[in-house]
Amino acid sequence: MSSAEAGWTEAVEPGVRRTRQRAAVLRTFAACRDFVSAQALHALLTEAGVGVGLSTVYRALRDLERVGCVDVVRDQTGERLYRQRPDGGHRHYLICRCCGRSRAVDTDVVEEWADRLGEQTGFTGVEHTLELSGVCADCGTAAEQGGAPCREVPPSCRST
Amino acid sequence: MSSAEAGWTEAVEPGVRRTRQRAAVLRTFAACRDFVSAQALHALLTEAGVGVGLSTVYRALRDLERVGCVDVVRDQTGERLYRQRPDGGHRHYLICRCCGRSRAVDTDVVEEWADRLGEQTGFTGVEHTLELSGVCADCGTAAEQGGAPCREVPPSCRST
DNA sequence: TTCGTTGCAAAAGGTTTGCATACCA
DNA sequence: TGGTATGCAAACCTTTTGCAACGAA
Repeated sequence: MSSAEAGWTEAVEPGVRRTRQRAAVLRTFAACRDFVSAQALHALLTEAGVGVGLSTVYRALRDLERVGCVDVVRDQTGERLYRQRPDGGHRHYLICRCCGRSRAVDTDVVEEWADRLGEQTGFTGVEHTLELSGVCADCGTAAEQGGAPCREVPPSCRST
Repeated sequence: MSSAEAGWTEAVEPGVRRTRQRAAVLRTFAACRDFVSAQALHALLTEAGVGVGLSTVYRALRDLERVGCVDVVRDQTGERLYRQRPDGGHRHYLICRCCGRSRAVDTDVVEEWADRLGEQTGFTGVEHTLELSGVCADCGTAAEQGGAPCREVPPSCRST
């Protein structure tokens, strides 16, 4: 069971109901191991022949976010991208500007630094958002060779 | 001369014209030493009796951003906030979630870490966005005393 | 006179919400 | 049966754009 599903079935308040739509959203989201937007997730579901409304997708993602099962970033256009969070707390990702693939990076240095920040500044409840982007090795190589390296959707999401 | 004005008058391509509206936007923005949204800046201008269109404000801020004279962050709602950049390259800020005031923080540790990230991952052109928020000492104290600490607009912006 | 700039209104794009309907428990 | 979830459409917000009029150089 993925952490997304675990979060949904366990950490959720009483009174929630299991429906065909939520299950489909969760399944598709779980199969998508990289960042996806709500719009893209909805497109994937539609493509797969699952009739789910866009607002339902938004609502499901919002609920997951509340439970703390997803990491959220904003892309350059301000669109929110969701990714299921690996067990063990929040992570930061290095996202390829070209193909959209992401990889979690070790941010212990930054975490420790951020923790100390409160003491130094007198601020309480310090939170941080860190977004990293670059061009991955594959895309960099492809670009050098004059190819068309950019994909719209991360590969991990296309096979749902 | 503030860095914002310097950027505008010096670093700008030939062919740009000085107009009453741009001057007003720049002056008000320069007087605002903290993050402001385009909407808020427009409101300040209107309040001050300067008739400037909203699109003009957006265009002016976009130009400043191009020239590299401003730091931009997104607030929780996704709205873009602009702040004139102190001389010496990009900075990161710790913003009070309560009153909106921000202070630049020393991020050398993070900068160095981010620089090394490229080598470790094979990514090129690594860029980072770091947003920090917390509750400042003033607001924390006010909250303890049961006051109403939260202001809509940072103090530095209210006196324009 | 030239052509960059302005301002209005409309468009665009993502996200949220209202409300009647569907359906889980 | 009661009440939550859904889905559609409309509302919302911020930001961008089209275009005619304006005005700096």
